[in-house]
Amino acid sequence: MREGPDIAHIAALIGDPARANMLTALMSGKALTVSELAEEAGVTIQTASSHLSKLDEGGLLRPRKQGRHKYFSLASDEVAHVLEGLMGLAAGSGYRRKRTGPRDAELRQARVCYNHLAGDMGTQMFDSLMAQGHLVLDGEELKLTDTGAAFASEFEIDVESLCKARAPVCRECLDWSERRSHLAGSLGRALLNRLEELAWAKRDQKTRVVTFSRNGAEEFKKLFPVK
Amino acid sequence: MREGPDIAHIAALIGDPARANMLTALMSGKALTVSELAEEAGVTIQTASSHLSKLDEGGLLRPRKQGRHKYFSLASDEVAHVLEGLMGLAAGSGYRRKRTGPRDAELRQARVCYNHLAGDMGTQMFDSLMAQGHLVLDGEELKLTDTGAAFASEFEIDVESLCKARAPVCRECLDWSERRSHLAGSLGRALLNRLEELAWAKRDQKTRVVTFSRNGAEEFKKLFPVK
DNA sequence: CTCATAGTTCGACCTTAATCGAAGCATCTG
DNA sequence: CAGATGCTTCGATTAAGGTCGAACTATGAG
Repeated sequence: MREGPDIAHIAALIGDPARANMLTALMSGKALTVSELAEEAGVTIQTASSHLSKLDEGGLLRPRKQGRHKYFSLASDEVAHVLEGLMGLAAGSGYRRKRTGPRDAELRQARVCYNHLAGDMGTQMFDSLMAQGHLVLDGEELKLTDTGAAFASEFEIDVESLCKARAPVCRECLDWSERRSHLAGSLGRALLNRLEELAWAKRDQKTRVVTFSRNGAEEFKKLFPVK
Repeated sequence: MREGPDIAHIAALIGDPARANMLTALMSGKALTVSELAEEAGVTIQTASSHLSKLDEGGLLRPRKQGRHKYFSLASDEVAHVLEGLMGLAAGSGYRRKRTGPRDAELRQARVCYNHLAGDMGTQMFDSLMAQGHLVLDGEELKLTDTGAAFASEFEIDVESLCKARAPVCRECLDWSERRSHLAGSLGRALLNRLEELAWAKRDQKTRVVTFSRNGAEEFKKLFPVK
């Protein structure tokens, strides 16, 4: 009726199965080509191309041309956040794309949410940071405390440059499997990167599953203890 | 493309313009009837009915029957949260709502609904009881907790005999003006009676208006604080 | 009781858009 | 340059589902 940039349009974009599959695939944080996304969605390249231009037009994607390839990634953390929220609703109402398999348990344990850690390990890390007073919730905003900044520096994260950048350092993201918050924002991303650098964890780009090495899991537990 | 919840189904539900308008209307927090939502979406009642049953099936709504009316509200905060996120993505969606309910300010403030307290004060009392954990929603049923029973006893209400009687102790009743729940059932009735006994409030039988004394309003505020 | 109102169900119509074959660009390789 | 690869555009087909009229059920009012 009364028009404007409506939520119906955006939701309809996400609401097509092929497009939803593409978006879900992009939740891994990796940029994917048209052909890869077509494969992921189970449609031909022509169809995928059409879908992707619509998603792009809707502002959900960020396209990058490189030679004869065209790479797509999610446009922003906000997009990932909304998708994660939708997953929560879908999980709650019991609609799944497929029966729960072994993958599902792995995904619940630890997975990539766009560019940061999610799943049980993700919420565990978040809770630990909160409990140790490294993060505080100031109204709606999540803030890094001084001790938190020191902690991150100790973990060899360049906190200063994160703070200088325009992107928010700390952001809450709702976990669809845990139904609780985990840490997003540039710090969340930096932490996951650091976990990989240290070879504590490894991410599978295709499935979004994050697997911890035995040593990595132990170190993680020490660094982010849960009461 | 194989794991995880089916976001496409949920997003498609939100993605229809008519349904999106209904959901947007429900973001006010008020419960609305089928006809009102039909009007809001600009479709006939038949169409609205069909849409609403789909939304309900998808777990996005919480329906409540009251007489020959059927009221719908959003199923949870999570649903509202996702809708808000979508609005953010849609960027700059301005919409307007129209008001419903009695015009009389006094009736809005506090009135009798059959035998219990309704209006702003009524929903306030209900919200407070819920927030303090005196009432819990168990599925469709509203239950009095142990602390709630103690609270009522403290307020000199004979909880035991209420429980022995056949009539339900706690019942949700949808508020006309607020379009949110307030407390009905024998406990709701007992609470209003007690308010009168203490001379905190007085009811005008003809107009159904309930007027609080200055002292009564203060005591009420203390007993049923709103965060 | 009858009448009115709120909502649901059914069936037919019809718009929308997803899909893919085929052809057309664009870019890289040899 | 030609040939291969990645992607886009066009057009026709087709399936999905939104829409409303009409008939039906349920509740309330007089």
